Amino acid sequence: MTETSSPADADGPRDFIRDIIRDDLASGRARGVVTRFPPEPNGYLHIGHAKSICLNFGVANEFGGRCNLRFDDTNPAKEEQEFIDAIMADVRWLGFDWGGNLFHASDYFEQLYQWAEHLIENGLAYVDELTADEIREHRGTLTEPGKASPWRDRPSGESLDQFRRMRAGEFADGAKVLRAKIDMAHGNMNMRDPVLYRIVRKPHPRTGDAWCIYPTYDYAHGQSDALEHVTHSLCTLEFEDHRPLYDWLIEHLPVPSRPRQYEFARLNLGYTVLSKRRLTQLVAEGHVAGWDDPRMPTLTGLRRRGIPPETIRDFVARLGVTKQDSVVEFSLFEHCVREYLNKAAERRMAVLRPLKVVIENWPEGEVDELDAIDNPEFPESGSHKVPFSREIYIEQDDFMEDPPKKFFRLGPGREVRLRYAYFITCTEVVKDADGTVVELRATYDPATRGGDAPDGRKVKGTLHWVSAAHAVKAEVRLYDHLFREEAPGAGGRDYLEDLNPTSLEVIEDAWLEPSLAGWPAGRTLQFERLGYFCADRDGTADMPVFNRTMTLRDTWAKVQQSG
RNA sequence: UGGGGUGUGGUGUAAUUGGUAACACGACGGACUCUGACUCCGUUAUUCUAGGUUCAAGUCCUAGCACCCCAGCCA
Repeated sequence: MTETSSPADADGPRDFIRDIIRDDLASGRARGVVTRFPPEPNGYLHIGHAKSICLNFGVANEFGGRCNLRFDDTNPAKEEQEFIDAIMADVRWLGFDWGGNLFHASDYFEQLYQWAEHLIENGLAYVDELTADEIREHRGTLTEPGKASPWRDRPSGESLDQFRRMRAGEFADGAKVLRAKIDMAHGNMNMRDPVLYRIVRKPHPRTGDAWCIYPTYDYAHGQSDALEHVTHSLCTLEFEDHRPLYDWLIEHLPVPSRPRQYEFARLNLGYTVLSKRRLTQLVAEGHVAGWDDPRMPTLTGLRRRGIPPETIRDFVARLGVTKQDSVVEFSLFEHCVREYLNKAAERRMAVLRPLKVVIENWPEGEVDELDAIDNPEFPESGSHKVPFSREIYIEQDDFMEDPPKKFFRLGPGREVRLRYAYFITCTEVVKDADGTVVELRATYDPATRGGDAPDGRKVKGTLHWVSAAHAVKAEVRLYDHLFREEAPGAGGRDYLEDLNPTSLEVIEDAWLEPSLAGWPAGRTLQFERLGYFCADRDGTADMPVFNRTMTLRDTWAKVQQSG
């Protein structure tokens, strides 16, 4: 955790959570701030989790407290070491450090067990021998009260004995559970004698086969918070009606501290899904290449896509923290990415759909080395050389044989600038038998070297290009939204029906300017006029692979669409 | 009359706690431009509804309405 200046006020973020903390500190209800980020290791972290991570770690930093990373590993049926490792890597990548404060709910299994016995001894919990179905039937409905289990009032000594035998492994999975004894007629379903322990014979990633009974989330979470002296336990809205149970347990157990739970709205993002169930399904059924598929909203996917962690933090900061259900427009995320990358990303040139142009008045075999600025946002920061020769590639989109009035690019007889190079004029259009344009002939103006005409002549268009003889061939993967609907699955549809069939387009023969050979993975750059890209780990020395992180804003595309 | 939440522009948030709706994104229009990018300048709201209190209501009161969550031995 990084040391921060003064206890948050003034410039820091403001929201209802921070207001509460400020009040708690001022009133002395809390002497410091301890939060926790409590992932269940049954999947990968996604951008929704980033909101929680930034909130929990952010708040702790701002108020000079600490934030624990705690794995909520209470269900070995679903949890795996792979996820534990990935989650830690992702939190670090996002830019947060839990220092030595790494915990697991499983660290507390023994204490939790002892406290369960305490509840039994005090007549506040009992071992129920109803089946899962019977328990459901007894629970009642939203509008009707539940019925007591026949085991509800059995002597605590009997429950204690049963519970110990559950631990000892005498019963089959699901045969019995430990339930809190609260109120079967409660309006809040969570208070109708919730299950505290169940029998699950599955090896646990951390405790192995030491246990065959495992605490439920409801039982483990608050007590873990208390053991860690968490002051503010921040979670999402769906846990709001678990709070009475959270408080009930804290009240009836000899816990060392009294944490409080506060709920905020989870993040929903347009054109994507952020539920673990769905993300897991996308991976399991092969709709994407894996958890780190660049189309996934997972942190590992975003990283592979070339999204810098700074942009995720910035994005989350702009969201605010409230209790309102909302769906954030994807464009806000795009804006954050572009704003950051515009400043941070170096520029290079690459041609995705090549159209050859032969500069007829350029001497055969001659090469010019031109200076290209690394990043025009900071012209002083450096430049690199780009070779120019007689045959170059430009983008097919940058030529039209019969251009409309608003088209600024190349056309028969038109003059344009080749970025950082020369003005060229198209003199001839070469077509194949089908009439498709296969090559252009052009002349260049030697006086325009570097891209300016000494006579003050202006051109409306500037094109990116690459020298055919020097270009490096590459595969480029163009990613688009994974879903074509802003709200996948809206209106009762299966969300899978909204999968975007063109979310990935692979270009196998793109041409890159030579300085891109060996470009390191993990350093996002801009292909001029096309967008931001990053090298993918699938690339080889012979065939680099680049992922499109994000396009540039494209007002020309809009002009075209609107006719 | 099951319980718990939430309603401010297309979107996400703000409003010194009753003082005349602010910021950002988007959209639209324009300027600039060696990236149709960036940047810059405009335009974009009768605060869910209906009553009420008040000199003054997004903020207070009353009654409605809409939407979200909950009936896992998931978290």
